[in-house]
Amino acid sequence: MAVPLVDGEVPTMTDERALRADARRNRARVLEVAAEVFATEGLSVPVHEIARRAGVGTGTVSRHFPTKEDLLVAIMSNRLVRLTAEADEIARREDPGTAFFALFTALVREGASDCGLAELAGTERRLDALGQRAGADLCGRLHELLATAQKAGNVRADVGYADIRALMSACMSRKEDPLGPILSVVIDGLRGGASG
Amino acid sequence: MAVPLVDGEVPTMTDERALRADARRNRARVLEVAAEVFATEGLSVPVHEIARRAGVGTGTVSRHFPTKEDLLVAIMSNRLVRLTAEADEIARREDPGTAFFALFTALVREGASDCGLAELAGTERRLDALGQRAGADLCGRLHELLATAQKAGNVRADVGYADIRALMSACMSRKEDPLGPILSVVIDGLRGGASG
DNA sequence: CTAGAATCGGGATGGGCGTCCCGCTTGTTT
DNA sequence: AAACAAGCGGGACGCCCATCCCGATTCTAG
Repeated sequence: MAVPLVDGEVPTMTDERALRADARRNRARVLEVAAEVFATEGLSVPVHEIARRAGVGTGTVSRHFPTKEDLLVAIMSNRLVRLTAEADEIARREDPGTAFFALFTALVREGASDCGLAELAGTERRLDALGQRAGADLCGRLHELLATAQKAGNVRADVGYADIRALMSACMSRKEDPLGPILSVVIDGLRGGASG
Repeated sequence: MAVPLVDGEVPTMTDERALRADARRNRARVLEVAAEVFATEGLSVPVHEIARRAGVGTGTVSRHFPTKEDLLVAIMSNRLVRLTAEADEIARREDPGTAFFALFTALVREGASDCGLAELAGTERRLDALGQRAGADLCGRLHELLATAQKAGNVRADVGYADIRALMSACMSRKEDPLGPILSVVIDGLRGGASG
């Protein structure tokens, strides 16, 4: 078939086109199932199991996503891009003192509802190395907003980025029941005795 | 040999006696090396590797400690018993409002200097199921002191034990550099707007 | 010093997982 | 409808790890 490549058909996107109909369906189904499974049971679920639940063979999964890491990237990169955009909007809309807390809260809520994302957020290097761009960008936004909020005196000056990561991860791990208390504890603590 | 069992020789202790001299030496060396390795590199280090570093065969390790879990128990149970005693002393010495924070801080410092202990503290069920007694006892003390401190109004009433566990684990994960800031953030946050 | 039992070493075993491969099936094009 | 390439399934392979086992070695009692 060889794909004519006429006109504006640029193959930069991860080949959504030029796939047979059933292949595209399977790919989508795998993505859907994997997202669900990673979200509810974490990243340690075997690829085998994802294939089984998607009703396809393991070969089908590993052809579309040669590596488990590739599958993970495919699932997470969209979300990370979206979160980065959200971070930018927050930075624009909120005032410097509260933008950091708004992003922090948004990220925690996102992670609390997704086991896999929480694991990613907790492992440091993995998130950074993941979508090359997406993960690093989001981390960069958080880092910047932290610095800004600290300059504005709304976050204790002595906490570091690594402290933030650790606290964020802790909040994300409280999936069940009320997320409120721990979030509130951490945010209050981060404010310190600063002006309210 | 059959061990005469004369007099007051009660075999309740994990057979320290009745072991050949070299066996006792090896056992001690394995314990020592494993404690060091688990502390610096975490619990995922292969038993194989521990044997290698201790200069013994894997068989020697698995004879003294049939299971990796057994090895872990042997290392941790002493420490957990000690920490439980420390918890009791803290409860006796400090006033109800501050005892909880004293124990919390002590546990965090212990975990921050020991990768393996931090992992145990973070996994919930493992610590509880570990020394049956030791782990549960320590957790119980923390739980009680939390309740007491909350009744005294020194800890926000809306935080739960699971929140405490998550925050403790987060503090423990900040091994490097300054433990101070994050501990202070969390403790301040837990106090909430309560009376100082 | 010697016999015999306790202990040792590390290879063998079994299970789990990610990835690759190949004979078969299915979609697509003409 | 037929032919052919794209895609599929799931078994095969390789790796890592914990645990078990047994012939070789070392301690110790006498």
